[in-house]
Order: sequence, then structure tokens, then C-alpha cells
Amino acid sequence: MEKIKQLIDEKEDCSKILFAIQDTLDLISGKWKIKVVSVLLYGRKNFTDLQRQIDGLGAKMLSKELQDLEINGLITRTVNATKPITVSYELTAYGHTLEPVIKALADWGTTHRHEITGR
Amino acid sequence: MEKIKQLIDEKEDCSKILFAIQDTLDLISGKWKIKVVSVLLYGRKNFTDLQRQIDGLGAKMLSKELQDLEINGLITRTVNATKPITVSYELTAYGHTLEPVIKALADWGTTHRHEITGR
DNA sequence: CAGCATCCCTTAAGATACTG
DNA sequence: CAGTATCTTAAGGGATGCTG
Repeated sequence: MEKIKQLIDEKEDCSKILFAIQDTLDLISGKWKIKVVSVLLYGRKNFTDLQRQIDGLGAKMLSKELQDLEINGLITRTVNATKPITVSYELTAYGHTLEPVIKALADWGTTHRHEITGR
Repeated sequence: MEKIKQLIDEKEDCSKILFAIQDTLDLISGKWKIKVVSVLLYGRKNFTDLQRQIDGLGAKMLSKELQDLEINGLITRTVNATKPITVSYELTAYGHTLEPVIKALADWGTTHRHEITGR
């Protein structure tokens, strides 16, 4: 009886973390979103800058990912009145809250790179 | 000239973090891996337990994800000599190093859930 | 420059059925 | 129980070309 309750607790506790993770992943899913946000942590960038800094990222995908991020309130889009128009993107305060997540991902990769490649 | 150098530095600095992130994502990509690892943070589990705790996860996918995780050294697989055989999985020390990453993802989801659903 | 439209294709992943 | 084998599909994503 006590054991059953324990199992239920464990299951519920586990569910909570799984749902939370899912919520996070929903916003940063897609092949490029995390990287776009990562680059934007360094400050405002325009479309071309972003595409140049992220290797393999095509214009169509970048465009799509930026739209998703804007819809979710993570970035702002600004059209600049330059001769050929440029558009710059910037993280919102909300977007900046992703920094710990990105840092965790980057730190892990940095720390364990040798274990990955050494396999 | 100074500005160019600055741009190069920025680009290289940025590349580093992007590569690190990619390395991490390579190991935990796939729809279920992070969740499987998350559940295993709570301790050793067998196949059925895992499947029951992760909603929507089918046997085929679970099997595949577990294999990937084992190949990458994140978990260990143990066959138990029970009447119908059971197999239990456990995080390795290496696998446990993912805890900060998972915590970051879960924390963010927990903190910002209302902003997501409130949209 | 910053995109959109279109076409195309791979592949992740689900459903189902079967086995030791 | 813990998978494997096979089939099938949706969709994520890439390449190209065009436009204001």
C-alpha cells in the first residue's frame, strides 16, 4: 500500500519534469532555433549575419525559424531603412531567459567533446 | 582593419559555442532521448517502466533510443534472470553528467509555462 | 537584402504483427 | 517481457528561382 503510493508519487514527480521539458522543447524545436538564439545572445544581428554565422543554414529555413521565434515572443524583428532594406533581429527579455539553457548545452558539449569524438 | 579583426573574433567565438551545442545535440537528438535520460535520473528502470512513464512512447522507438544511448555510453543495459526475462537500464556516470542540461530544460519549462500556454 | 513560392526528397517515427 | 521486422506516412528540411 505504501509502496503503491510511492510509485504514484514517483510517476507524478517524473511527469512534471517531462512536461516541463516538453514545453521547453516545443519552443526551441527545429534544427536551427537554438543556434539562432545562441548567436543572438551576442547581440542584434541582421538576416545575412545570422545566415553567415550558422553553417549550413539556408535562407528559407532561417526565415521560418525567425518567424517561429518571433511568434513565440523570443525575438523582435526590425526593418531598417537602409538603401537595400536590411532586417535586424534581437532577443527579447524573454528570449534572454534561454541563456541558462543554451549555456548548459554548450558547457556540456565543451566538457565532453573528447568523449564523443574519441569514441 | 581593427573592425575586421573584431568581426573575425566574434565569428570564431560564436562558432565555438555553436559547435559545442551541436555536439551535445548529436547525443540527445531524437524525440525521446532526453526524456528517457530524465526518467533514468530517478534511478534504474526496466523497459516496461520506461515505456509506461513516458507518454506516447512505443516499444520500437524506446528500443531504438535505448540502443543509441547505450552506444554513446550514457546508459548501461542489464538482462535480469527473472522468469520472463526483464531488462533494466541505468545511467552511467557519464550519463549523469547530463543532469545540468536536463535541469536547465526543465527549469525553463517550469518557469515559463504560463507564458507559453498564455499565448 | 530579405524573403516567398515551388518542387523535391530523405528520414524520423508510428502502426502492426511476430518471436524467444 | 523485451524486443525485432516490415510497412507506411507525414513532414522537416534542402535547392532553386523570383521579387520588392
